[in-house]
Amino acid sequence: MKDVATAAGVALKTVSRVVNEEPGVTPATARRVLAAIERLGYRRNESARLLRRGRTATIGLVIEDVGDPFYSGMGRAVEQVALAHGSLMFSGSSGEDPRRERDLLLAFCARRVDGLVIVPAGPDHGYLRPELDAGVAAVFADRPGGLDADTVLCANAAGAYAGVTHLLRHGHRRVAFLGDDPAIFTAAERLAGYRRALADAGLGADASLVAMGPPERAGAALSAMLTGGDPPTAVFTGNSRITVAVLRAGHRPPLVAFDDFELADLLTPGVTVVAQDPMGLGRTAAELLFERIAGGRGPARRIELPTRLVPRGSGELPPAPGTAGPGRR
Amino acid sequence: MKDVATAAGVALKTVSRVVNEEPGVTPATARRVLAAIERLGYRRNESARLLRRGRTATIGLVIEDVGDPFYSGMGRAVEQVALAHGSLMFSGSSGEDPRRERDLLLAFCARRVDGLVIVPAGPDHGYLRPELDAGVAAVFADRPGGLDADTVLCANAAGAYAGVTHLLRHGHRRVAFLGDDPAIFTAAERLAGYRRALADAGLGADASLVAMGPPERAGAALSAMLTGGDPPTAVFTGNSRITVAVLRAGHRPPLVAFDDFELADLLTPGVTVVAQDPMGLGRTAAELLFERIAGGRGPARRIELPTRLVPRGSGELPPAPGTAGPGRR
DNA sequence: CGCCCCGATGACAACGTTGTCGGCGAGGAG
DNA sequence: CTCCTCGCCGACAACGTTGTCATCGGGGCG
Repeated sequence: MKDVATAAGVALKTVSRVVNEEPGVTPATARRVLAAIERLGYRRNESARLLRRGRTATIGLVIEDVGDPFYSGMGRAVEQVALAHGSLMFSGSSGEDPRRERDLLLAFCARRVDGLVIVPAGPDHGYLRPELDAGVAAVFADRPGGLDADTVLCANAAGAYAGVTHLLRHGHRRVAFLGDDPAIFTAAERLAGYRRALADAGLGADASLVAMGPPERAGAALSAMLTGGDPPTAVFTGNSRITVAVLRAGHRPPLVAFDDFELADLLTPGVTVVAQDPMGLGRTAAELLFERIAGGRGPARRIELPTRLVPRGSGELPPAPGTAGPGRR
Repeated sequence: MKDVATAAGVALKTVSRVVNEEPGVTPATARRVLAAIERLGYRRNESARLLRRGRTATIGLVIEDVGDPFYSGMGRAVEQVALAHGSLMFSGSSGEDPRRERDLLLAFCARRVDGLVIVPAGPDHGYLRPELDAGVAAVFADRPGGLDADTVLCANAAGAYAGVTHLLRHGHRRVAFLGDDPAIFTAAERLAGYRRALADAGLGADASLVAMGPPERAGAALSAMLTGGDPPTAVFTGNSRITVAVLRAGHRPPLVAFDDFELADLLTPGVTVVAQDPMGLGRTAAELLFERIAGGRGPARRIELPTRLVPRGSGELPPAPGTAGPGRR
């Protein structure tokens, strides 16, 4: 900028005025400045500008895995909202590692982002307290975080309830639940929805029908259930990775899966799913964030986005004839 | 920082020294400063620091669609390399819109990123010339860009050649090619590989077996081919979106697909694919980038990553009996 | 003809850091 | 006792912008 000023024979401030299209510059002067800018290939240093102005027009996004379709869809929605607000977006993956999440978030804050959209990996975000006090906005998405901040969730329990009820309506009485580690918020919520659905249908809880743990063990867990005494006639899977693990293990039971996935409709039978809305999640989270950045006050909000049951065949199968008598014995 | 200095009763510079762990500070003084930092919740302003130092420790990534599994996998790899180099990553989607790509890239440059990883949407990147001259590094990934910069590609032609040859080895003589708009670099390259495979097998080119265009029309295009006279006995699809479109349209022909996709192994029959390596693409691109950022000179490099043929059933099917006689008539 | 006002421009400080250099006090050597 | 050295620390400028205020010149008006 200094060079441009020298080249155009004007003061620094005049160049600044031209660049910012501020009034009070003679067209002739402006032309001279613009010519110099063009000639020198000058581009304003946005970092310096933002340092001076205090707003960085930047937000940070931390998700579990940038490569996961669910989260990357969410990221895209956040990006769109950010762009609409003239902001750029840092993004990073926590990989479910709370320490890495912390490092990323603090790195973003050190860059003085205006706000954060966080899919929490760890339960504790106390380290963000000073940042929030310093004016950084934050929104948790998909799972609640360890702070009293705006939160956007999917209707995990209600969705699981609907999915399990769907199976019960098709005559099943013994429905297995294959879920992820119950330490994960969404896994626990979905399990709760499953249990409530059974209870509301007057069915008791049978611990032998529930297997919680890492997806790679889900196939074996289901195999064990099916070869045991009094096996399930239908299965509810708690997330896509588990669904896929079950399918890969060769199982094709009557099935409702939580979370939609590409090509679910092309399998035989098509997989009935409880679809979440990743784009909606991202959009809503980002909109809440920018409300806060714009100065919105008030208590933290908690929004649950509805799920949608998508019947595709696998969830409409009746109990296999010959299996399971009149229910539990 | 000023406040910390006042609180600790030392000069600004001393705080700076403590924060940066520079030598020459008495342990006692350092303790006092650290206490003040803790008490005030001070965090260094990285933007100001980087403004002063000249390096931003930030790179920018522009891909076609953050939500696409192929690109988001790539993004993850880029992110990992960036993190390993202590850099953060801006990311954005061009959505195949050259103008938006330009806006994003220039916005990143205005933030003075150290380098850019670009999946080019448009053919012309002349507008980046001043930025590159100013020292911003750039690497093109997946497609060549309109500048003489490092480029990392998949072996598009060779991969298509291998895939088509695979079909020919299984007895097919009439192989259809369903590809995307040939204005897209990868689509054109894959078409060339297809043609070369046919030529090397002594088969003439039959224009009626080639359909190039948007994925949503691929299903209809194949239907037309199959109901026409002298239909193909096998199909090669030029990318995943086209593959999926074909499958959704209900077709299950002998098939080899360019680009792997989740669950390809679970369909019946499993879909034989020419797998690319998105993580490798991202990793390689990012590594080249950081070499340049570290000061690497020399002419622009162009790297092609090999593809891998993954047989899963659909590509090993023989021509349907009754179809197609001894070849073209 | 003189005054005032206004529009164009410029000088300077400030944003929050870091690099450079100089000062100051203590301790060792002569 | 004096001088030099060295370790600790602080003052100041600079990075590239923008906000504030001053300056300067010309034109309208009394």
